[in-house]
Amino acid sequence: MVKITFPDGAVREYRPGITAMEIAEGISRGLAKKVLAATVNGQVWDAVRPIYNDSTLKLLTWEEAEGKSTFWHSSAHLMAEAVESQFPGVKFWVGPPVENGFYYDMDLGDRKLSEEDLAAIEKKMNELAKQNNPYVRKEISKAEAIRYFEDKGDEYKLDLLQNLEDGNITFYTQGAFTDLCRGPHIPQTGLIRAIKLTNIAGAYWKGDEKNKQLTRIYGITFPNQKELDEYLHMLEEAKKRDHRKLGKELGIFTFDDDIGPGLPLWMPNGAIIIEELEKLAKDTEEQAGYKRVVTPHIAKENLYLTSGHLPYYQDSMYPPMELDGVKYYLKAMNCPHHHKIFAAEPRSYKDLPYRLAEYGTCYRYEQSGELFGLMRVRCLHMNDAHIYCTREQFYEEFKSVNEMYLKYFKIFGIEKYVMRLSLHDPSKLGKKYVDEPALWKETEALVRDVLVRTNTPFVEVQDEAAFYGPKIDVQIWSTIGREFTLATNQVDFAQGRRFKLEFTTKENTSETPLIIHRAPLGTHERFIGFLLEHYAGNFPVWLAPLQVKILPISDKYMDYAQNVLESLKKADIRAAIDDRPEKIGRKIRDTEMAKVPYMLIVGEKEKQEHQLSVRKHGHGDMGTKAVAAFIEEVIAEIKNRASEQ
RNA sequence: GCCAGUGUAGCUCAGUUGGCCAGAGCAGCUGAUUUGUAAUCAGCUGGUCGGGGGUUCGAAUCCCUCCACUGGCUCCA
Repeated sequence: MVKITFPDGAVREYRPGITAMEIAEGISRGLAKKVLAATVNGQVWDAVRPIYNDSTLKLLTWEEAEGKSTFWHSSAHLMAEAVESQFPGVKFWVGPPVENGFYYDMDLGDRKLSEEDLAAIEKKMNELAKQNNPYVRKEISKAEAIRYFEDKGDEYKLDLLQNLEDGNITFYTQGAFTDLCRGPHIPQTGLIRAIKLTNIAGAYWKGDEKNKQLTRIYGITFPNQKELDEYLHMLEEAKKRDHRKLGKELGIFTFDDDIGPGLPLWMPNGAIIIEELEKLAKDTEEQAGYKRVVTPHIAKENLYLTSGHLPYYQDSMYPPMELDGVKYYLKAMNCPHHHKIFAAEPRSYKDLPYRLAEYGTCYRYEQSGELFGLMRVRCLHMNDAHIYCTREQFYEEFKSVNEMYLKYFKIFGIEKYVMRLSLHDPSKLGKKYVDEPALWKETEALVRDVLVRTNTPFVEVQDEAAFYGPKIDVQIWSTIGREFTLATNQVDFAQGRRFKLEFTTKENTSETPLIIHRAPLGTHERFIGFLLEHYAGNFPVWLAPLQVKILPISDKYMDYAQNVLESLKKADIRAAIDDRPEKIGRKIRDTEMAKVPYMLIVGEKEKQEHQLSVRKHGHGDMGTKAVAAFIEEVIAEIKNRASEQ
């Protein structure tokens, strides 16, 4: 007998060779219908694959993330079967599940896919699903596997096989389609009841743009139509809070063909938000001992040769303009300029940590296909600063930068983010990364140490560091699911030496400082793009371009409305009067849609009693208040930068 | 940059087997209405149908090309 341990700790005995599906059937018929796969000793396992050893078992259904990914992985195989039946001779690369669905990369030769092809494939998938074919697992020798794909003339699968160990190779077959695959898969195709192929894209083989571009089809599937409908509805809802849509509706920013791609024009409402963010940054940085500087938008080529940016970064910079035989570049980063300020005067250890801050304007020639609303642009304003410090000071400095992030995130109510410890890839030393193995090791340990000692949750990722050192990136997601680095905190052990930056130590020797590059509020462009989606356009009062709108019941109360407006303006509250000859219902509706935080309705009653009828955006009628009391409350809300709407 | 798609008024969208002066709603403007918690009524204005070239008696509609945008790939704050 084999002992099976369940997640709740219960242990039961079964005959050897029992399957997860049989165990589920023993528990309940309903459960068995829902089982997609299992984990056996922590390893994902087909529901119909026999178990011969004592094991811990967890049944996976649609409710579990691993259940979903198994379902989508099997869906990718189903799609491949449909594609192969439509386009014989197609060669497949890989077809994994992703966060929302799955894709399969394939080489279709010279054939191009159209939307109609997609519809036809989807139709075929539905037919094949109805056949309810089982996914059959087969262990196979490497030699046999190679022979199979040689016969098929499939160089892609042969490439995959190269890296696999003999004795560890499995094929899965459903219907007429057999694929090299480690599995697991759902029991049969009939479980896939709702199918939507979402788009066709090109994808470079092995993710390298030097390689051939394969055709990638994305899709998503569900165990029933209702869930698919819900998913599509959710996508529609997400589009409504897309910053590109909200930004236009709220008059935050715009683009113009004559200005250029990726070059946003900030409209008056957007400029107010920028002002508020800069006020926050300036207050915070002043208190934290930063000094503000201002630097030019261009610099000579030589600066970037010294910094070392040019070889790593040139493709992302606007091409230079040449004046009197000297090349000038638009700056893509502020650090070299700041280093020159550090170098302008002799520095003592007493000056350190020396912190220079600037909302620097940078220009980056991002590839045309990369531009994305405000989130990825070619002109950006960075909440930049550079901290020059000793090794002994590094821990405290880096830690206080991290604390600054968390303080900001609290103000904005940002909760869904991931701190990513971005490390170098040793195999790319001297190419993508400065060739200083020992310094990499040392600084990576320093950064990890800060995260560990401050109990900050984080993930470690290889090959994401800056060329000059490791960093912590704060990753967020746009409403349509794209991932971005919102903020970054970086160590730089390379540029100090390149610029020959030095300070005099207590012992009267010279030493090169460590440098921290940091941008807790990222760039105005990405940060405001993110905030638009984060708040769905409903900015807290302190950020709202228009904070209060006064709505007179009729023209008769314009005098009183003017009076109230004067009081609000004296209190530095951004306010305006809706002076259109419209009915009050109309004024309320329009102001609600403009997402103005407060509405003040004034008519006969309010005028007589020197009161206001207060309406809060999204909350409705809040009752009446004295003018002075309302002003006092709003000022407090603004001053606290209250995030709660 | 590469793959696929989209481009009609400020916004949302009609209009294609090529054929009456290219339409609607909202927004805007003008006038009337003076209004109590999410749309008052009427009239008017507004489009080189993304740009350029071609096919045709005739092009928003078909072809070529460029541009911009969208979804991916690669790259990044």
